[in-house]
Amino acid sequence: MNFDSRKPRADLRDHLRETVRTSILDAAEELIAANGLHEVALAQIARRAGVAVGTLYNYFADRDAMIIELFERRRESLRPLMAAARTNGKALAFEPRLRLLMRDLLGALESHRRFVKVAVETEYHKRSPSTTAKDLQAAFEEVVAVGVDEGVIARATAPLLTMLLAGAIKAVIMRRIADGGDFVADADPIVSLMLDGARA
Amino acid sequence: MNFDSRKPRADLRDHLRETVRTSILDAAEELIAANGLHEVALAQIARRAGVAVGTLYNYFADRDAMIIELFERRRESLRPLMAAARTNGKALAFEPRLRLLMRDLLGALESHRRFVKVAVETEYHKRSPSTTAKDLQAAFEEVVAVGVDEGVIARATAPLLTMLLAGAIKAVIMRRIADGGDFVADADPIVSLMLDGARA
Amino acid sequence: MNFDSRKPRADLRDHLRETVRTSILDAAEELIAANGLHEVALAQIARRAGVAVGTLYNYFADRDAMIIELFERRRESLRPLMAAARTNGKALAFEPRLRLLMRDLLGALESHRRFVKVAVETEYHKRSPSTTAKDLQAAFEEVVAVGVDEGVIARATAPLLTMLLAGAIKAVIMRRIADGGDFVADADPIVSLMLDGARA
Amino acid sequence: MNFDSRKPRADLRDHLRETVRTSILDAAEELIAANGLHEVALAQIARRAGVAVGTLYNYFADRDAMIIELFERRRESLRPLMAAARTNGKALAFEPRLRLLMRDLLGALESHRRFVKVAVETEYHKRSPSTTAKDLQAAFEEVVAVGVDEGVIARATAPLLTMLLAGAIKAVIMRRIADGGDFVADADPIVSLMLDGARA
DNA sequence: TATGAATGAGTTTTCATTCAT
DNA sequence: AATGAATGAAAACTCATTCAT
Repeated sequence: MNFDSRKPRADLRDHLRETVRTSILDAAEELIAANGLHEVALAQIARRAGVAVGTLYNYFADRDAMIIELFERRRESLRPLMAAARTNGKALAFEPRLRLLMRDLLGALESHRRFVKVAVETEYHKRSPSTTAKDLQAAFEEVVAVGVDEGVIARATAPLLTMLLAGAIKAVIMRRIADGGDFVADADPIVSLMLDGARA
Repeated sequence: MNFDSRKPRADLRDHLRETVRTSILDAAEELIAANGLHEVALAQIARRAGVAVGTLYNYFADRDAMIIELFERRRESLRPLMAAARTNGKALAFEPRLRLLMRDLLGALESHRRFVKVAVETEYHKRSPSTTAKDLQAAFEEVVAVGVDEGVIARATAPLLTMLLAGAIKAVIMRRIADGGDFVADADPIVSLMLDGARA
Repeated sequence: MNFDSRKPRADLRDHLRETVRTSILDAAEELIAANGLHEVALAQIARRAGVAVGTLYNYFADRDAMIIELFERRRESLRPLMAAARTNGKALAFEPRLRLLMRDLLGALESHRRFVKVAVETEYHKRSPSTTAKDLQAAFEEVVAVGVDEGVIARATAPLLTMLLAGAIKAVIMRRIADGGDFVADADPIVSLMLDGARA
Repeated sequence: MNFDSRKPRADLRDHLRETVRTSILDAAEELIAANGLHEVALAQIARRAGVAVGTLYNYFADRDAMIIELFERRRESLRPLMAAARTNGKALAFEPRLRLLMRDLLGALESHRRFVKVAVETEYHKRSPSTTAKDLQAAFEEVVAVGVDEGVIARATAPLLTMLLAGAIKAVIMRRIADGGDFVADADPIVSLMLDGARA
């Protein structure tokens, strides 16, 4: 017989706490995506999350801490997807690997559309550069290095290519967030253009 | 005897007004570039501009109007440069024209570094998309269309190329603002890569 | 068979309740002594006492009631000591009685150092003057009256002497709480000075 | 002719600012004396001072800074009085000098009754010991040292006497603030008692 | 027109108290 | 009874905007 009723209760409580925490962060993300980081008051977030203002402070030290946690959570959630994207093509040759990477990265970002919007919008206000942006950069660097090793890409071209691939991702994101289109469709044509050029 | 000193004085006055107006907008731009649009209070701007807060309201209806005018002025100042960039190569064939355009655009943007930073950072907060971004887009569209006419660029590739060229510009800007490098050096290699691909 | 476990359990329960009550008040006293009456939140007290905030309300009607009970308990605990101090010397003549009283009072207060600190600090915030301060006053009044009866103290001097004796106690307390010294050592010299003056 | 209208205006403005600053601090002192440091909201202070809440922040960085300035101003205002008290009797022998000092100190404190109440009430919440209390201590130390030099006071008695004199001042203050009596009347009897003892 | 103090609405933050489990 | 999350009223604080001089 289990006389210790504290453990299960604690589990339940933690679960409920996590639920509320999540609702709050979701509410915040939604409102910030729609109105901008500075245009959203805590009262709005609380209302949308279905809690009282004071409750926010049971979960986060202050406004800043809440925003920071929102970003960290989303990054944590993106990170494995991006890591997978980098791992997926490990066995492939440069070109198919790059194609796969581009698709996977755009797919990963697509699954976090709302956050991606917020992240792009606020990227520059932050003291430190976005970790996600850095991860993108690193992913392309890695694969482009493979291209160099295979002799497909000239060593001198590598840095520029890396920058343009990352830039292309941002361009796609920005456009597709604006017009509502999906991200992945552009993956293959971009790689083709980057590798073979636009010349007919 | 000429007692009517109003005409010449009016000129002087207008000139002074314009000087003050300019200082205010410069102060605003500087502070916004350094701290972000929402982190700058009017009191700061006034102090930096060397005027009293109340004076700001003699020049602009409110905070918003001031920011909007800052953007419009910089765009107005950029516009002829961008227009020139579009005109410069009119007589050239597609490729040299594109190369020239890329160089000129990056050069134009380089001369407005501070504003460019602000514009990129705030691009998404604005209800309407940045006119400058649209202008970029249009400039590339025009030249790419020439490439299509010349048969150098496949019609189907044109929109993607346009997007990537504009994206490349932003990538360069972002990187060079971050690391302090100059914009124009990247112009030619980018065009080469876009036209002929990165394949060795 | 005795299934009626209520009677003994009730004792146990009462005992437990009292234990918790005591921990809470001790925690409150400690924190208030360290940080001041208004700087201590109920959450802190609960944590230090090892109970949940809600539990506080099972023991005290509200914050105020808790503080009041803390004061009352300490006073209750001090009262017999002070009463004893007043009784102890009953048989003695004025001077030895006053010396004994001073020693005993300082000894009693010394055994409640923490509370004494809190009491002195908050003496003025309270609507009603501290009972303990009144008790001190009364104790000295009584003995000084004996001095008057014995003709050792002029009737006209009595009130002033009473006030100064009580004031001396506070001065000692304040100083010794600040520097960590003990209270009682000062008892005799003070009485000597008060009776015979500081003149060499 | 004086064409520079800025200087006099600045003087006027400074004067007005000082007036408002003073009203705010007076309002704060009054309310704190009546209700206690923590029981007074900024809104109350603003209302009593006849300004808007926001105005408080044009004069003080935050609540704390306001309180601190209140204390500092009153101390600044007391300091010369206490300094004068210490200087006044410089030429006198020990006993008359001590009598004069006691009268002058009580007189000085009497002229700052409201602040004295607040200071005594909050003395212990403050990290650093009250400067005023230290000044009292120092004043008595100085004169008692004279007594020692003159051979009126035994060197060994000096520290105790100093402590008791300062304690006596506080006792008087506390009692007279409570009952509304004036401070100075007690000065002479206290010195007599301290020097010659209460023995009839 | 320039000034800068005053304003107060809007936000963030705190915390005693309540309440469902 | 114990728990600790939820509540919301009250307090502190910010800052664009107004306005008297």
